[in-house]
Amino acid sequence: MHDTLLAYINQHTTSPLTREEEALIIATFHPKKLRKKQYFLQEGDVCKYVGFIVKGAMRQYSVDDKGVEHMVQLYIENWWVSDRESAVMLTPSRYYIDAWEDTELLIATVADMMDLMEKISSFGKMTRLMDNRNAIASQRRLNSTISNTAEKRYEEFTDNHPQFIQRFPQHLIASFLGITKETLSRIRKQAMK
Amino acid sequence: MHDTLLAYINQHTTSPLTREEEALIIATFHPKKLRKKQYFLQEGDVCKYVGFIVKGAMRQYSVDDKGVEHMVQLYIENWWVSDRESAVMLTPSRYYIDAWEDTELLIATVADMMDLMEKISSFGKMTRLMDNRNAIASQRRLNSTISNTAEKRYEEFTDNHPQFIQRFPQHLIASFLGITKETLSRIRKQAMK
DNA sequence: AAAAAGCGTTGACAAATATCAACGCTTTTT
DNA sequence: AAAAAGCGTTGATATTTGTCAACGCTTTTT
Repeated sequence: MHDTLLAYINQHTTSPLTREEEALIIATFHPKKLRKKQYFLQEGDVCKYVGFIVKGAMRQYSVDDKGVEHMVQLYIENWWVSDRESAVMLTPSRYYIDAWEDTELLIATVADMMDLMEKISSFGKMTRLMDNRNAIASQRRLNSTISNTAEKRYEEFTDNHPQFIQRFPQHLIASFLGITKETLSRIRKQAMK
Repeated sequence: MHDTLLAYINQHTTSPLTREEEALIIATFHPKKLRKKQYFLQEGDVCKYVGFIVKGAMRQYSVDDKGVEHMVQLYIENWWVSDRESAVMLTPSRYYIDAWEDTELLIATVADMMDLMEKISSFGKMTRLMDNRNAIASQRRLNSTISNTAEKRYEEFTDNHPQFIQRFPQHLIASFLGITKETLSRIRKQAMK
């Protein structure tokens, strides 16, 4: 179970983990299973955990005053999941995070995670790499939403995240793109020709 | 000139900088003046510098195939400016960054900046804090763009960035929000009633 | 001092997208 | 086996936002 995580960390750093470091990581991350639809985090709660997805698919979304869900993020295997805003600021979250499929996670508390970053230099490097990727992805997505039409955004999405198309239904992807499921349906119909 | 930067760093960390650390920072950051409209970075160039704005205002934007500019970010005093994607990945930038007002910067190369993060723990802490804030702000902005109407987004913007309203003309703010200047003009007209 | 450029506004109209309701199909629950 | 829920699609229509052109005002450039 932890092998996936250790391999992931080694893949994303230059110097491999020592035995001791591996042991520390294994001791810190606990397996957790979530059934489909089960919450990892609910709006109003403070996010205390960070999860690494070993198997499954999850989503993060806000719910507006009309009860409509807006997908802020989608997650699959080898993604880190948590609400950074809540975890860092220790404030109640604006978001829900739940399992879209039955999911296997490795979770650690935010505090333990920070500990690891200090104690294990590879781990710190890896998280900085993830931070960078995350920042870059956010920037691109933002740029795309303010610059492009829905059609172009969907096109970019399928290019950048072909895996997601397989795993999530269209109405979630529409929400992720900031459009309705009907509009996405029509865009796809157009594109087929 | 460097005082502003040193004060800023001390404000954002717990343990104050030592004399030696201050000296190292001063030696690393070079003053740079940009006249209004002068580029800090152009599309296609690799971003080699990180800047700290001591005085002035800047903007980062992409230009689409029709020649329309889309404001990805606006910057004023005490903001860090750079294209992270280009700087980290060493790839040609998708963006332009230029001075909106005559601006005074303190700049360092990306490599020197990384050096400082390692050598000065307060500096590393400060950058991690900035990374966190940045990630949180991006998340919020993304959530706002996919969830809200233009009107609501403008409202949130004025709440979150009242300073920007004073410094940037409406058409830049409209672009930042992903709408046209005409639409923003009409939204404001409505809101006045 | 004159000319040009930048800015915000308005009107008329077009295009993009949302809303609402309904339907058929599949999967899940009972 | 039946009922319910989930999903994608379509049509009709409403709403939001964009486009284009014009105008007055201010600031900058010549």
